[in-house]
Amino acid sequence: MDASSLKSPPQDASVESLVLGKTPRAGSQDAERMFDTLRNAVLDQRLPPGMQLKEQALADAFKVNRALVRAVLARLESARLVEHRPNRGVFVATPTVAEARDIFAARRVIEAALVRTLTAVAMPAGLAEMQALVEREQAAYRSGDMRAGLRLSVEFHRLLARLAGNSVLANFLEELVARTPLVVLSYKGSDTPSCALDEHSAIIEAIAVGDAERAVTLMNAHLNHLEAKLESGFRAASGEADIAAMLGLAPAR
Amino acid sequence: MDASSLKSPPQDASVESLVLGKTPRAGSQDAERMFDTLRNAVLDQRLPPGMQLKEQALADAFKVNRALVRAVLARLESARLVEHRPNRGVFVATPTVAEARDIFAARRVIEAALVRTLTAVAMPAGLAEMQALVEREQAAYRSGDMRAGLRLSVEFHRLLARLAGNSVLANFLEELVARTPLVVLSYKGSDTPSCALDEHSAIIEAIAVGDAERAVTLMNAHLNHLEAKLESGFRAASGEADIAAMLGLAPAR
DNA sequence: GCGGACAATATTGTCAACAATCTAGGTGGC
DNA sequence: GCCACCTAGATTGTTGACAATATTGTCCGC
Repeated sequence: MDASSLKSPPQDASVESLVLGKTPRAGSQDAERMFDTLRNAVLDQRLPPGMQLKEQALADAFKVNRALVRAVLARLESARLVEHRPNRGVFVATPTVAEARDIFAARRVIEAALVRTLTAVAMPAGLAEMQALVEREQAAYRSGDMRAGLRLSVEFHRLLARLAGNSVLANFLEELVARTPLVVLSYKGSDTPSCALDEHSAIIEAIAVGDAERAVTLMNAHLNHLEAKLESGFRAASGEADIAAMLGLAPAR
Repeated sequence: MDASSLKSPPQDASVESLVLGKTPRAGSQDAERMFDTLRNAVLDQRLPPGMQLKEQALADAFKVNRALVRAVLARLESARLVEHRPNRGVFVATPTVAEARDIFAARRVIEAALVRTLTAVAMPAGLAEMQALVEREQAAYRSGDMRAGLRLSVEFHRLLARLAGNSVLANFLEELVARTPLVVLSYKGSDTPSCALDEHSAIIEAIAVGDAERAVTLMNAHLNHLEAKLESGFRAASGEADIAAMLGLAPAR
């Protein structure tokens, strides 16, 4: 160890964990890993809304005990990514139409504020980072990798939140961005990608030029675009359960 | 800490629980009761920032087992009302100066949006409800009951969020409002009440008249007012530990 | 055949004992 | 006298067994 710092903090002991397989009392890291994995699975739309997440199955999959699983599921529940029904279990959240509309309204409010802030404090380094991200996103879509494209598209909004420098709003947007794929999957009308790519670069450009109002307008239009794609799905779900459509039959109305 | 503030309505099944000792599988309600009690304790500033919340003590106070306590503490942690340090325990959150500023900035963004929405959809019944609340608040302050006044003052902002009809933004504001007392207690400069009462009624009036921009301006001024009171505390904490000020000596700078 | 009661299974919820870790107080060496 | 070390108590973290509940499949009466 480092002899220069005698009272060095305990650090991590991660080397041990790699050698011995498992360091005692490593639940904290396991929980983090598990939470991120489940969260990303929701973001990637690999977990369909309504699917049940059984404790024992997760415990086996992640090689942890049920207590830790329950703790992680509790976190996911307060992030509203899953719903917990007493004595029934936890299920991937299925946002209602009202919730879906509220999520988009909240995103418009928060992202507009973030864009405004970012225009004011814009640092060249941050803008370059966003530009690079958008280019990777466009490349992914062009090469047909829809999953990577969607992931980078989501990353665009998360990066926007981080660069604006307000950790509270960033956390809120993080939650909203994570819930959006659930909404899309619940009420998807068409199969077009979630975010139109050129809109992202247009927003960056407006920020770079310092035109805050234009950037806000573009962002709102961007989110409206996405929500508009779901409107048909909203209407379909407003009627009784659309079992016919789910079975591939002709729409009831 | 006192668990005697359970005056929240015990609701159903309480008779059984009093007679038979405990109805089986009532943990869900217990958890809710416990969460609300702790949350209100933070709102009322009865739990000072930095105080440790020991699991066994809470389990004894609420007559539940430690597993349930841990679940509730996990929820409080994701609401950022407490901090969890591994192998150390959970402590009432002590917001940093940066977090405090971000909380106020976020409140300005969200409450401005809520005020705008509320002005558009304003229903007479809701306005009357707000008016009645403000009057109770003013009465409480006039009668010298600062605690009730603060509680009603907080309730004003929560009611505003509910009436605007966006549950997502309402939940966000709920979290921010709950964290604000922690900020105030951590950096309080003066002992004046958190909210100037006449400002509340002025905001309601602007909403009732339908003047959205004026209502937004008043709300922003209201929040700036509150934040300004803490600025001296922010500056004091920004330097190295303000031991001089804490001992009542002249400020070092 | 059909509907409702019943039993078998799976799943969640609860609990207490045990292990790991931190904190505080004392003890000995220098 | 002071600092490192070490032990003892308190606190958090983990585990497995058990209880309560929901779900599914089965059987019986009609």
